[in-house]
Order: sequence, then C-alpha cells, then structure tokens
Amino acid sequence: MPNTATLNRKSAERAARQELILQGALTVFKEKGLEGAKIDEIARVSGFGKATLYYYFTSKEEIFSALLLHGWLSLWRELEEIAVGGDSPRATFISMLKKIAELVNTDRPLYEFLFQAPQSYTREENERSEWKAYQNRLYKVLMELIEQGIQLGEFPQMEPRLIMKAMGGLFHGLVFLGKDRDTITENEIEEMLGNLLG
Amino acid sequence: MPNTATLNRKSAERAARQELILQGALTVFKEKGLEGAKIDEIARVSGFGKATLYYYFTSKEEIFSALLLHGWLSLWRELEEIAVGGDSPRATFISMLKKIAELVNTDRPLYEFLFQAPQSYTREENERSEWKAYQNRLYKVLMELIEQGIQLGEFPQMEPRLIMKAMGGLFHGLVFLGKDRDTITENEIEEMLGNLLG
DNA sequence: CTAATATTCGACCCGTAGTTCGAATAATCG
DNA sequence: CGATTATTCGAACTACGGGTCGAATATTAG
Repeated sequence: MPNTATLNRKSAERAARQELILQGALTVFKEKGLEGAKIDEIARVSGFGKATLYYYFTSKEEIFSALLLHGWLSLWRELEEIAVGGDSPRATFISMLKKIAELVNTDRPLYEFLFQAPQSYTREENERSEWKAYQNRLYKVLMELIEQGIQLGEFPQMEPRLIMKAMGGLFHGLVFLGKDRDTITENEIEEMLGNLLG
Repeated sequence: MPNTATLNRKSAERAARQELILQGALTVFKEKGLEGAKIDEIARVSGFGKATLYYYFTSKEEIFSALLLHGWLSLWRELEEIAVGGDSPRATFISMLKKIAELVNTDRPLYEFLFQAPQSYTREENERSEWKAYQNRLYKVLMELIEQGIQLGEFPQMEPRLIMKAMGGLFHGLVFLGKDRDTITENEIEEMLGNLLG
C-alpha cells in the first residue's frame, strides 16, 4: 500500500536522476558523437554505474533521443506562441530568431548540440523519431513565413529554401561563433538581418 | 627482372582498382557515414572481397581519408589558379563559387560528400589529416577575399565569418537543393549573390 | 613449361562496447 | 523490526565488425 506523497517524491527523484544522466550524456555526445560516445563514459561522467543507466533508459539510442526530444520540444513550445502571434511574416520571423538566440543563452551546450547533431545523425532510424517531428514543424513554420514574406515583398525575391539556408548559416554563425559573448543579440539580429534581407 | 611496360600497366591497374574501391566506399559512406559504413558492405558494393580491400588500403580510415583527400585536393588545384588571378575580391569570390558549382556538376556524389562529411567527421584524429589542410586552405582564401572585399565596400559591413557562414549556407542550398537541375548556375550565382550582397 | 610473384578471397581472430544478470545495499511499509 | 520493493553496480555475456591468415588462382618472368 504505497504512500502518495512518497510516490511523488520518488518520481521526482527519478526524473532528477534521468536529468543528470542526460546532462552527462550531452557532454559526451557533443564531444564524441552518437557512435563515438561510450556508455561507460556517459556513466562515468554522469556519476552512475553503467547498469544504472539501463535502469533509467532502455538503450543508448533512447538516451540520445530523449536528449533531442527534450531540446526540440521545449524549443518548439517557446516558439509556437510567437508563430501564431499574427505579426507580419518578417516581424514574426525576426521575433522567432530573437527568441531562439535568447534560449540558446540559457543552455548553450544543449542548443549547440541540437543544431549540430541533426544533420550528422539523421540516418534512417532517427528519421521517424519523435524529436524529428518537432524539428520539422519548426522548419516548416519558418519556411512558410519566408514564403509569405516574399509574397509581401518583405524578403528578397528568391527561392525560399535558399533564403532559409542562408538565414540558417547566418544565424548559426551569429549565435555560435562568438566564444565569449553570452549576452547576445537583440539589435544585432535586427541589424544583421537588415543587412542581408535588404 | 621486371619488364618496365608491364610494370606501368600494373600500376595503372592498381590505381584503377583503388579508384573502384573508392567509388564503392563513397556510396556507402554517403549513406551510412564513417562509423555506419561496414567494410563488408564497401567490399560488396565495390565488387571485391573484403581482404582485397586491405591489399589496396591499410584500413577503413585510410579509405575514408583517401576519398576526402582526393576530393579536396582536386578542388583546391582547380581553385588555386582563380584565387591568384588578381581580380577584385568580390569578382574573385564569385568566380570561385562559379567554379565550384561547375565542378560539382562533374561529380555530384563526391562533392555532396565533401561538403557534408567535414562537420560530421571532424573529430580529433581527422583534425590533422591531410585533406583537412586543403579544406582549411580553401576556407582561408575565401575568408581573406571577404575581408578584403569588406574593406573595399564590395561586401556588407559585417563580421566576415558571418558573411562566410551565410554564403556557405546559401551556396550549399543553391548547388545541392535542386534535385533535377544538372546545368546549374552561371548567372544564377551572380543573381543570388547580387541579391544578398547588396 | 616451371618458378616466382601478384592478386583474390572467405574463414577466422579478437577487441570493443552495448546490454543483461545477480547479488548487494538502501528505502519503505505494516 | 522483518518483509517487500526500489535502486545501484561491476562482472559477465554476446554480437558485431575491423583486421589478418593461409590457401587458391592468376599473371609474369625466364
């Protein structure tokens, strides 16, 4: 006959431990990649025995996915609101980029991983994994904003995917290039985009 | 007492077989990545026995490196001439991009691999591998052109690395997005850059 | 043709690393 | 306090895959 309060605490502790494992995993995955990361090392870094990891996760793959899902989901949650805000496409687009930059500052390692891993590790299996759905959703929203913005003359008259690519590279650079800068990018983003979006 | 003519033929055949192996390796590496690619599969795809691969290469790693070196080296060779042509930075920059687009059309799979692999597989070991040197050299030349171009007001007044990043994304998109287009990009490049470089 | 050399290859070897086991310890309940 | 359940963990298991071996075949030399 289990005690409810105790049960809650236990489940909280369980979640906290999962979080610790994910934190360690992030470190190792970032440095070594999915294949290069060894379970033993993740265990060592996160301070648990190897078998304990399997008490909280069913496989290395699941740890990896949980990490990405966690990241993309929370990112999506934050951006969703902005996306439906009803501003002009260009304004919305810029707001979203700003928000992303802001979030990046709250957990740099995580987002560096999020924006690096996808290309590298998008092989068949992952293709249909849950996190990929949120990544795609975000991608799609941004693409639609660009398309609408082009219609309205708010963006250059180019193939939308190209603008997307260019923005991607640019934004990635802006947010991740500076090693020291931790307070990024309010007007910087504006300025940069203004420069390139004409 | 070996026969000279025969020796030449042999070495040519040897090179040809290495080429075949690399071709097969490219297919598999592109699809599966460095870790995901199994030697057995490369052997099967390129039509040799597994052990034969080791008769021509000393390791999987070497096959991978040979592939990248081959690509980056030939790319560099072609671009070097243009780089020292003495045109204005912006004109030189554009010429180089044009040239790259042209080369991509001669061996799309190879260049898709070249431009995809680097980020994914730049972990310690590869860091100092030979191909990386050529990749860096090319990167450096392009960066310098951008820097000089900014001085002359031929590029937007932005952090050079950002322009580089944006150009990278943009160019990558332009060259690799269109599935069908095999004759790319002469004036297209001009137009696209004009659009974004102001 | 025969000897020597070059090439090919599947079967095997063996280290690595993901996963599981079983025992030991800690926490909770009645 | 036992008894039951939750948690931890290193040792052991096992599959996989890079790399090697030795025999077989083809090629060249003389």
